Amino acid sequence: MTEQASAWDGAPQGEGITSDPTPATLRVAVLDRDSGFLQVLDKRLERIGWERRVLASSVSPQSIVPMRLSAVIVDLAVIGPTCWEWLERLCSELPELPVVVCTGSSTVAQRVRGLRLGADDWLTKPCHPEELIARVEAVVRRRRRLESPLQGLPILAGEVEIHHDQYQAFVNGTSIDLTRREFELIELLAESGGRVLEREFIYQRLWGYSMVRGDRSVDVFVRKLRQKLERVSPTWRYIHTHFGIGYRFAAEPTDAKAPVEPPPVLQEVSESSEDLYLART
Amino acid sequence: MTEQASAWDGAPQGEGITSDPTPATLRVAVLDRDSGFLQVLDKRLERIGWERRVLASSVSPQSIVPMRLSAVIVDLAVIGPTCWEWLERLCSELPELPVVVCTGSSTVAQRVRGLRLGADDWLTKPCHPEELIARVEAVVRRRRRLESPLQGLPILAGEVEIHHDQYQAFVNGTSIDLTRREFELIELLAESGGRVLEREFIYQRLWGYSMVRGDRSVDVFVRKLRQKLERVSPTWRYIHTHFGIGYRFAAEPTDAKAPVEPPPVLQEVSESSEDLYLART
DNA sequence: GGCGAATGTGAACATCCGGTTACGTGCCGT
DNA sequence: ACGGCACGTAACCGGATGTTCACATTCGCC
Repeated sequence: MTEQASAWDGAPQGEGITSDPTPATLRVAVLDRDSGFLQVLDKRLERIGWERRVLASSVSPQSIVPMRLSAVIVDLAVIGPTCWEWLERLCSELPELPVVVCTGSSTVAQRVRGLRLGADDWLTKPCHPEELIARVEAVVRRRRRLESPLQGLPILAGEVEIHHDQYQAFVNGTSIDLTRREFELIELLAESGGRVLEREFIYQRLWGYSMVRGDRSVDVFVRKLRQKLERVSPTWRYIHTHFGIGYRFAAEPTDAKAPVEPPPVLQEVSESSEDLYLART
Repeated sequence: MTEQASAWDGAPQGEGITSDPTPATLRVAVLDRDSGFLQVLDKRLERIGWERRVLASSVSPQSIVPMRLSAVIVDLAVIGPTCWEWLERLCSELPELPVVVCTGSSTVAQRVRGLRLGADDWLTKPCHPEELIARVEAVVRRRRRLESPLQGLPILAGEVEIHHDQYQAFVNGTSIDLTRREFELIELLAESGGRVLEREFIYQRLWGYSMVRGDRSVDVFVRKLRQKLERVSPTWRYIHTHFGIGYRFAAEPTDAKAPVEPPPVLQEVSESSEDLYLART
């Protein structure tokens, strides 16, 4: 068998960079007590930028919900004799949550049992953290692919609701009739929560390539957007021009009352009042 | 470590019968040459009633599509030196297809590579067929669960009832006479409750592989569907085009009265009026 | 206040995209 | 073998969309 390994081990496994590199950073929790294991794993996870936390053996499935985890890694041995019921409860109450068991030596029967109870994978210690990570990714990937179309909740700003899953924005429940590009633009701006985005940046995100000098596409689309927004929400201003730089999205009443554009602090305009009007529910 | 096994091995593992015992029979294909392995596995699969078949090492991803498999089990060693490219192609062209690698001894690096390329699980021979089956189930389960949280109950929208178990939709109790693909399409759209589905997404779900540029199949089937729907339910519109993006399913009276796109329903937002027209019983 | 550059505006123009129809192929039951 | 049906492909067309341009307006800076 060993000779096979070399036989089919083609190119150097430099990297399996592939189609779907798990996109965003994941958030995983580990239920374990082996400090060495935890430490090594933590280091690896930090390297690749995943958020991580350690769970106590007493966690209940419900208390895990608010953590909004991408996956949990659990050593059943830590749970003790009730681990099977615990696992079953976890998997049935949180069917969406990927569960990877990573435990010391186990029998086939135990592994089969765990998998049947709802675990997504089962790895035996000692194991290489890299493999553990790859398996977590594999499980999450399979889930993401189907779940993705929902995405997050709508973005709210002023009177506008931006619904990613509809590729459309609404005011009072009526569609603004944005075209694809228009929608991508407003979404990009709104997502950036009050930051100023340079034209070049916007262009690259929406068109995918570098803007050629003299291209006014972004401006034109900003205009179209403003026009449509004004038609349905005339008492608010949403897209603000920053001369020589780009655009910023922030819902502001046209009240005209507060002309108090705070000192044109660019970049991290975090604390400014206008943030009050841009919030994600 | 071994002592742990007994420590946390609570009740007799008589059975992990649980919430979601993989429902229907699965259809799996095995790509292997080890006759002993194949024989044992085949026997087990027959016992549990799965459909099964053996693949030659030369199968191309495309030729796998029509088999409508639930999963494939593959021994990479059989493929030879090109196994990595083969695996990558398989996983990228058939992103929906669960792939479990079951191969002789392998290194961590190889396993990681395989998983990253898109494999869903990786098992090392010799392995117990029971564990292999449990892992296939785990992978398929993760997919199923998200695929159709509905199962069973018909979907209601406007005058239409979509019965999953009949592969057919009805209006006033009479069948619309949808073909297989047509049904799969309306079901997919309706399941997605008001979300806009991109063509590529639809294509991948129904055809199982990536759409080649210029393919109009989705459009043509949408037309056929609309035609049949209109014939039996002329006062409603069901499939809405989102230019440059895809299609959205939502029953709306052609009344023409309310030009206002009702508030986009999604997830929580329950109060909207559209819910009246698209409801799952 | 004046000047040049940056941006707003509107419309003409070029493309892309989807709707629709027709046709070819493969499968299945008669 | 024949005929019908389901499916996929190709082609045409009109409209939606994106791009470009010319000109008006505003901004920043002397």
